[in-house]
Amino acid sequence: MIKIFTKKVLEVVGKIPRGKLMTYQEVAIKAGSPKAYRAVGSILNRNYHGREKQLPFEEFEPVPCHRVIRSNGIVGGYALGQKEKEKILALEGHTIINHKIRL
DNA sequence: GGTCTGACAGCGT
DNA sequence: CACGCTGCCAGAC
Repeated sequence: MIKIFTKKVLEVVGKIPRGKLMTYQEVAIKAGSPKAYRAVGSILNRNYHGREKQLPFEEFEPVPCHRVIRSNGIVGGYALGQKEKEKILALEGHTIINHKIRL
């Protein structure tokens, strides 16, 4: 049973255009619960666990979780590893310094 | 069905 | 300025 919040989260994250980033908090806000940023991470994490791993993000990425970062600019975590996340973000055209996104 | 955990954020010390 | 504690929501065990 998928809750509306979960659906919203996936939808919002899925709508993040390439090259753009969004914080967990922003996603939570757009999903309807500003304080549920914690649940957002949980949802994305579990969501990824259920699918095939190590897939090329360009081919497969129904929900681009890698475009969701922390509110303080730090990349944050990733189901496939922080390193992988940074790599992908770099491919999206972002500059990462010490696990942080350069604004 | 109750309890614990987590890819976080904010405030206090 | 750096570290630690608490709050909050949805999922997994």
